[in-house]
Amino acid sequence: MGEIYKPLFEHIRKFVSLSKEEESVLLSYLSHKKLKKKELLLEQGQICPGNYFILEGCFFLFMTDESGTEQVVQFGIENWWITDYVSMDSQKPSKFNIRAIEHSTVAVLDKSRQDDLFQRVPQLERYFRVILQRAFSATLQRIQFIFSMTGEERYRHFNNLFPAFVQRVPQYIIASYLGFTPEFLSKIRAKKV
Amino acid sequence: MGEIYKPLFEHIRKFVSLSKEEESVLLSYLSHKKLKKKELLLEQGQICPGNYFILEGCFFLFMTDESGTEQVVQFGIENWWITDYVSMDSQKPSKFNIRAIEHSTVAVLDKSRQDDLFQRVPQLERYFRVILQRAFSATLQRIQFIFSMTGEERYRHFNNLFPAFVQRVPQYIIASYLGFTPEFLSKIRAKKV
DNA sequence: CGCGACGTTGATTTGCCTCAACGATTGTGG
DNA sequence: CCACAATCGTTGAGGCAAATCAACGTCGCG
Repeated sequence: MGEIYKPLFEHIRKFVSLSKEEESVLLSYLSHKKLKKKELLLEQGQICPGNYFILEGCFFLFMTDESGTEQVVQFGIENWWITDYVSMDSQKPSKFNIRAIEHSTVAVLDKSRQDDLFQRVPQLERYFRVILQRAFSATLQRIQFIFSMTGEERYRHFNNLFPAFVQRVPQYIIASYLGFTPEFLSKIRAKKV
Repeated sequence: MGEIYKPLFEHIRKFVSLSKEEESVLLSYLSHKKLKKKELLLEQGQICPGNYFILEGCFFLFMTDESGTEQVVQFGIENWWITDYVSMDSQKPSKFNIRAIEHSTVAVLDKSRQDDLFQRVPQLERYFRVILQRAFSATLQRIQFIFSMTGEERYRHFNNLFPAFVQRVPQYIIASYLGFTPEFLSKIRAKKV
């Protein structure tokens, strides 16, 4: 029972420790969802219903602008949380989409029951605080890279940080995440050898 | 007593409610610091000692690269927290500087006593989780703007969001925050009328 | 097999940078 | 309180990184 959530419990254990009892409370708040390749976990216009923890597979969060181009804002792989917090907090329709890149599985923590859960297992409040603190500073670092490196430097750097991800994912997603065009990425790669 | 921290208590009240007792516990963990115009709140190489809440004035967080140019990564005005979480979490020397733009005052929450405080006033854990969640999503939005707008559009947008800030702050800081040169900002403004 | 999604390559264009010289404003010491 | 320096902003010429557009290769899948 609950075997499927094991990666999540292990992840939590890295930051806080829960008693057996607390773990089973948490378990009772979780559900999960399987997605096929290219399926949407969240669609623009929907209110983001909760927090997603990636148990298997990978995702990207993107926005579609007026001209129809997709701008990738974030991505996630196993053991990452991915959520549109703007929509979840405000309970307003999301401006983003979240799409599965591969066949994937997520654990779902429903927004509506989250506060309730945090009261019963206060350690989780801390867990999320720490996670968010890291996510926030990583995102600031990313901005710093965007402004201080050329496109090519960003690609090399990203490739060093997440070699596995670069293998798994179509190039146009990487290019958009790094803030340039697929054509440009192709030209960078051509130089490599 | 503690009058000076009033803006902080009011800010906290918007997110969680503390008892009189909890408020006075919090108070006993706070100190404050006054800075003159252009003085550094945090200097590159230092380990960031804690969380700063801006009671009065404004700041910017920046990095200096090899070539000596300053890249502004974040800014903050009254009622914002500003901290290098990377350094604070890891307890390693910071890569950033935080400088006062005007004469300013901050409340200081020491990292070393923070966990202790959170145990005595668990609501604060929640407060910071919520604050960080907002900061994180604001930063993601910022990335989305960086990639989907031209420099000029970003400036117009920023000017709408924070008109007061644009008035108060030297243009070269705005330019750097928005990711272009002061010269370019100057040319945008020349067109305006 | 053939179609659609993805990647490549080249020619042209453009947004913004760099560098340099010149105002304007602020602040500081004599 | 003025003079002069430092800081900040403006303007223009030339250059480059990356976008755009278009045409063509290639691979996986129905």
